[in-house]
Amino acid sequence: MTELLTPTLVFKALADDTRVRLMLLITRETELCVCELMCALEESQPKISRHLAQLRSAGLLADRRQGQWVYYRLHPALPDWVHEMLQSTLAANRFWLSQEVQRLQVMHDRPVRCC
Amino acid sequence: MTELLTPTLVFKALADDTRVRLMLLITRETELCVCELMCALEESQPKISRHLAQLRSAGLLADRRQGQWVYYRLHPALPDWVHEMLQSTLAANRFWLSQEVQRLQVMHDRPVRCC
DNA sequence: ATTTTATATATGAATTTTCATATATATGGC
DNA sequence: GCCATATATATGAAAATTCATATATAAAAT
Repeated sequence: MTELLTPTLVFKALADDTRVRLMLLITRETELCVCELMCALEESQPKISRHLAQLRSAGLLADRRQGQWVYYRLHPALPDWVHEMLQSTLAANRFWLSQEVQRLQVMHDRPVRCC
Repeated sequence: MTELLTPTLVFKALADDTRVRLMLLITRETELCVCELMCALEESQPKISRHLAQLRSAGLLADRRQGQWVYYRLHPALPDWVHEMLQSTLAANRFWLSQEVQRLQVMHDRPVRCC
């Protein structure tokens, strides 16, 4: 699943406002569930779910279910250059993502991770 | 023209096989004219020209005419994070771009830059 | 006139979004 | 335990939008 990750596929996966924001938020927060991402981005559940599915099937994200929640994180086998790209994009665009970060921070009843 | 360069716009600009290859080749070679890029990518003139126009109007490339040729280079005001992204993508994907580099190297009658 | 590059238009293809529904897990009452 | 219901997430199908390509033509330079 890993070295199907050509530059074109990676950039296509990130070529959408919703998907970049999802990726950068997850890069920042390590792991987030669907409902947290819905809240942070203020987007509908199917929309978030579809974009997450795209990122997962592109090999950029991995997911795990814990009880009723499904958590997404960067795929552990993500090539270094992609990981560095996300980190430096995030670092250079903190303000651009600040609304989403803010909404996440004030979100009520965030699910509690145990493992 | 510079800080219209949001992550989304940058990734959209790169979300096409032709456009990533153009950008990475130009990153590698500093400056190339349309006919060199046509030869390296083995694509039609209108196709190359259209994609270059897109990259230029997104603010990623700058052009200059010298005689009959138009040379494209990375836009001088390109943000650091974009420049670093291109460099590290290039470094990690040399093989992926090797055919284009090869075709450029064996190209006959490449235009001679004077300035 | 020839060479190089740009652009307009038409068309087909891919992508995104929405709505409705399905699945999976959890919870409360019996 | 079993059943009903609630919550979280995923997905099928249709509509809307965006994008890429080809052909033809124009413009600029020599």
